[in-house]
Amino acid sequence: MVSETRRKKDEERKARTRRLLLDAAARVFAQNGYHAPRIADIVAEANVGQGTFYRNFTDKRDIFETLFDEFQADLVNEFTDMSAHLPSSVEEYRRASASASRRMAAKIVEKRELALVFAREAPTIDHRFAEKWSDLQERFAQLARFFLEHATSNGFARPCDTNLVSRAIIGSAMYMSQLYLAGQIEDDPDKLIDELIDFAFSGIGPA
Amino acid sequence: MVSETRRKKDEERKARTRRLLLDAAARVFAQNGYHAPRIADIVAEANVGQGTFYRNFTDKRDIFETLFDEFQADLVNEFTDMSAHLPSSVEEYRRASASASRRMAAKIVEKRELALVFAREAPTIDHRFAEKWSDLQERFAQLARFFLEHATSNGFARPCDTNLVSRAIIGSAMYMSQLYLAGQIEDDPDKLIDELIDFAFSGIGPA
Amino acid sequence: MVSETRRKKDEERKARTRRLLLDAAARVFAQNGYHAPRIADIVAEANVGQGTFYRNFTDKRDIFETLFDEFQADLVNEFTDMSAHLPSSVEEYRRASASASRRMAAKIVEKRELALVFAREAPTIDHRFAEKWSDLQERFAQLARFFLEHATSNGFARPCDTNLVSRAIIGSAMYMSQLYLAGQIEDDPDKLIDELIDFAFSGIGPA
Amino acid sequence: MVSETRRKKDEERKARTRRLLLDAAARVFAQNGYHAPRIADIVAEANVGQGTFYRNFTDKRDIFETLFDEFQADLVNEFTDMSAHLPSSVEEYRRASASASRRMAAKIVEKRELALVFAREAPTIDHRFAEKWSDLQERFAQLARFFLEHATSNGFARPCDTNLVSRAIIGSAMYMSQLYLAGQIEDDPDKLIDELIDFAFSGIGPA
DNA sequence: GATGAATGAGAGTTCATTCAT
DNA sequence: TATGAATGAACTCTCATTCAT
Repeated sequence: MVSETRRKKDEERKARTRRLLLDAAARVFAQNGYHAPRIADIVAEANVGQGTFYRNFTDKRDIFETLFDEFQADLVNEFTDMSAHLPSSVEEYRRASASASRRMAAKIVEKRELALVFAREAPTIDHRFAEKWSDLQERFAQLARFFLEHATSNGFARPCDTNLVSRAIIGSAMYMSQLYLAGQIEDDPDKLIDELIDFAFSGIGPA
Repeated sequence: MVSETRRKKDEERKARTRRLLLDAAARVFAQNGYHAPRIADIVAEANVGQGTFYRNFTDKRDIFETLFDEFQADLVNEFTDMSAHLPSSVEEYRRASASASRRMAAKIVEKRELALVFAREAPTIDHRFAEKWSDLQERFAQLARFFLEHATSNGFARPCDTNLVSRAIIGSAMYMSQLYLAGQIEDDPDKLIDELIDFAFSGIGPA
Repeated sequence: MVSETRRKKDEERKARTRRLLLDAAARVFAQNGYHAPRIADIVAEANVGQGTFYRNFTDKRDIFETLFDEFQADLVNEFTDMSAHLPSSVEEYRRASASASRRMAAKIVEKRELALVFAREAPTIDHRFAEKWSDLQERFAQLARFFLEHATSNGFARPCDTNLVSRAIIGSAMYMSQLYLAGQIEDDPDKLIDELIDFAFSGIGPA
Repeated sequence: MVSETRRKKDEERKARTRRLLLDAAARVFAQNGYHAPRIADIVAEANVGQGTFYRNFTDKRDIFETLFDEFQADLVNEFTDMSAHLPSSVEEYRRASASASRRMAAKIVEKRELALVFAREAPTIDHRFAEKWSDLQERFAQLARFFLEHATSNGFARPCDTNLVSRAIIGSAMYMSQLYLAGQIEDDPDKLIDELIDFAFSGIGPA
């Protein structure tokens, strides 16, 4: 016969502990990748007991996936309203792309360490995780393709295999992001985005 | 005091065993990635004793790195003669790019499984390996940049930050390759290359 | 956030397990020497899991050294008060020597099996351990020498190289102890000590 | 149908190889004790193949025992003529002891490294080896006892338990030898022997 | 007879997971 | 609910020994 207040306190405590573990795991994964850290490293970072981990997650994969789901939700949430307004000129398309890219970049930079970890490690964990990761990419590819088709059919983009081209765009954006996050590119995000958008709209070709 | 013939035969036998292990490891890594397989899986696939592995390699990382070095040598070898002739028109530049891409694609397709494994797992093994991997990418980025600069200064490419743009090109190419190798794109390599080159030269913009 | 009671209980449990392992190791080493036994033999004797060993000791050397340190502390402790009173006649010197020998013998017989193991195996483990063992002997040699010098300078022992003679005494005593512990001498300790002391004071020479 | 000459040559070659291994093993054991070295270390030192070891010895114990048997034969050989002449005065007894000790010391110093290894490691190898080692000591103890009994019954040594006293003598001699061989005593052997004989004949007691 | 590549049994060690407190 | 001592399966790696050459 536990009082309502007591139950609520217990739940809150549990939630707090869970968050402690998630944050600790994020730091640990960011520092050492997915494969190297042991459960012991995570609980040490979280300052909780070894058993506490297993009250909250089934194994390392589980806590990693939880972090990934949070990350994904956060990212996807940022783009739910994107397809609302369709551009009606190249200039508008460009502006919309730049603005979307900037919002995206901000999100990624905010969670830079985890973003890099996911990009690197997601495909190496197991089949199901790899699929989850490519599904996320696919969402962005489809979004890009949707706008690209609109642009093509309205004559402000050249006819092309929108499926392939949208993925090429996503690919170059992802690659650049990773280089930036890994510190292999010094330029600041805005510069990167400008250059990428120029490239995506005009290629290397002479104006 | 061994006969020369004996020593030679021994060497050959040893080399044969080593190759056996390398090929087995390649199959195992291709099938299950780098992290999951145990040494036992490799020796079982190679049909040699556990001890034989350790006579030839120090650990799993060592055999993986050996495979990678072979792969890299093979790839780099393919491109040692590339910078010989510089294009003198957009058309020539395009043709050269297409031809180079096709040669590259052939190589990658030839070793498709290992190529995919390296692309996925290299950054997750350790710092030194990650660096090795980004060095390889860097080589191709620098080659691309060299041609891009030539094109820009000769007026058949628009002025741009060649450092960033060359990486964007490499990024989209690598991304497409991975999608293709992973079976996530059905189109055949030639179609892919054509579309990629159109994109790289013109972006999405209307001609 | 653990209760104080819990922490104490845990500590006690851990200490109990550690003791279990130390006692088991003592039995195993006494039975089979240092080199032959495997960690598996020790944990089997202790009835604990293999992993439990590694929670408490780093390796076989570590647990052996711990046992040795306990043994040494015990032995040395027995002699901390020895140099308090200096004998003022041959008879007193003899009585003091006999009494000290008997106390020592009692200690050694009490831990007879470990004592024999240490005497045999200590010099064969590694350099550091060998040194530890000769340091222990050195302590006793120095104690013997201290008394011998006192005796010499007071005229109830003949002039001699006290450094060498004190070691000769320790040597014969240690050798006799080992023979006794190994069951190669049947006589009882008191008889042994009497004979040794007669020998040490008079040699074989005619009274 | 092998010629006699051929057979003889083969035998000689085999004997040479065997000696090569024995000498190499002696160096290796002297350097690192019995337990640490592996067969591979011995064959490397001998510059012969791994298989060659097994054509000549069954295992590490076997080659160690062979070395020990050679050592023992050498030592025992030195003393076969010892009991020929019995001393007829204390002075003669002393002189005989000193001379025997010096011969013994010379032999031991000649094979100093192996002697130290045997003294340290023999008791730790297995039961049979330990017995072999104590048998060797026993021989010397019995020899000492034989002379001691003669001396006692002729009145130039005091009555005593000759069994125990002879072992006490052997013990102090062995202990001093080990300290000397291990470099823990700086004095030269002659000084050591003189001091030991003084001690054995007179103890510490005042002349 | 000599060789050294190949072997695999068995040792050490780690670490995810359980469970009594 | 939280804990951390205890566990043992599963792994890596070594090395004595064999055997084809």
